[in-house]
Amino acid sequence: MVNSAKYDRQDALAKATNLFWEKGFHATSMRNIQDAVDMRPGSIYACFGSKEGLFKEALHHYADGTLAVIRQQMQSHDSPLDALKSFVRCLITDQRQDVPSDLCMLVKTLAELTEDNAELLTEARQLIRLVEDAFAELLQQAIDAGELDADKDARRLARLIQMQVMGLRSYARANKDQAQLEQLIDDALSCLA
Amino acid sequence: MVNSAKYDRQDALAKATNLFWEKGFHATSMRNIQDAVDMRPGSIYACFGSKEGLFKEALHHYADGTLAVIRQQMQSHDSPLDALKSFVRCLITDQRQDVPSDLCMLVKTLAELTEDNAELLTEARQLIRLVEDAFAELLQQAIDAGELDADKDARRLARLIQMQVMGLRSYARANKDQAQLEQLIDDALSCLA
DNA sequence: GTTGAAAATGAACGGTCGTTCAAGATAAAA
DNA sequence: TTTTATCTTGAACGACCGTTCATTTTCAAC
Repeated sequence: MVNSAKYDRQDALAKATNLFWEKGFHATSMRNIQDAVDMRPGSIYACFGSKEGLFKEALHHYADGTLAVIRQQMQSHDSPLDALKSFVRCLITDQRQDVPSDLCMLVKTLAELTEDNAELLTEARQLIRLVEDAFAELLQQAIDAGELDADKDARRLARLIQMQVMGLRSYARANKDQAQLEQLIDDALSCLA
Repeated sequence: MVNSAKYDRQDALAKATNLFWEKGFHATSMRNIQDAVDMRPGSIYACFGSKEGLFKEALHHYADGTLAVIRQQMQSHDSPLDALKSFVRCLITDQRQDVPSDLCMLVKTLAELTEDNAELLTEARQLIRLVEDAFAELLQQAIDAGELDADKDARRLARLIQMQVMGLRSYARANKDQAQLEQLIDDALSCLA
């Protein structure tokens, strides 16, 4: 090896992800990213190829983080159902001041982009599907453990939870009343027996 | 009056609204709008002031349309509950090919914009609140008519419905399976006794 | 100390952005 | 027919967009 990169690729990706997560794809300029990651255009393009390429990696980085949080909740709760509920609550209510946006970056992406960026749309859809899979796995564990009625359908319930999480986070962006949000979470989670 | 405008302001606003609804605020350029409404920049700026001003009017135009659909459902159903359910179903499943986007334009706006456009954000939040008010009114009618238990809270239920509608439409953008969507709507509406 | 391949730089490119405004077109009033 | 206030036009503005690439810097290998 003659020479190696001076920047930390993962660190740069993390910073770019937060910027995209906050401002969205179109409102984030490559110059914003240059400033945030302290790299010059040539290095960024050598490393990530294009704005779309960087955004695609950012989507994956974000999804990895989300799945990691789910796994972490699974480890710190004996009950799969408690893990799921804790995850949902932690998305909406917990210390959410240092987070770039109230919303899921994947849902933001689905909302913002059109078929003009078909590849990114497809990517976001696939990653959302992975999160739903994680929900389904957790719910199946709950059924197997007898925490949910055996006649419940884990996949169907996972879709319901996924939908409600999307709704809750969108709603939280419109209405900041914490008490009403807590109540809303309770109402939403009441579908879990 | 010495001279009067040659263009149809309402028609131009409707066309601009559809464009913004489809592509969002940032991805819609003033040149896109010039083409869509067949007006030159000078006329557009004389008429609407700025891109932000035009978008603000578009948000109102969109919300007016949504509220009109709700009223229309109220008139064509004797049961307030049926009217509400029909409205929700008509948002997600019905002949949605001529519509600019699966998503509510107000929710898209909340998702896309940041505090950089604080005024537009505030506007979208207020208009969403109006829709929630319409839901609450409908639900109160249902309670008064005995269609819902008298101990139900119309406002609380309205927040739940609003949240679920946001969730359903977001989910519909990620997963196009119609059968699963129908099932999801049933599950969501099951909170209405 | 010299070499040379890889990495980093940043000026610059063509294009598009939102917006302005002087000049031309229009039509009711005189 | 002339006047005149208003509406319409579209070239042009400065700023910023995503991206490129010739140049300079770096540093392991010899």
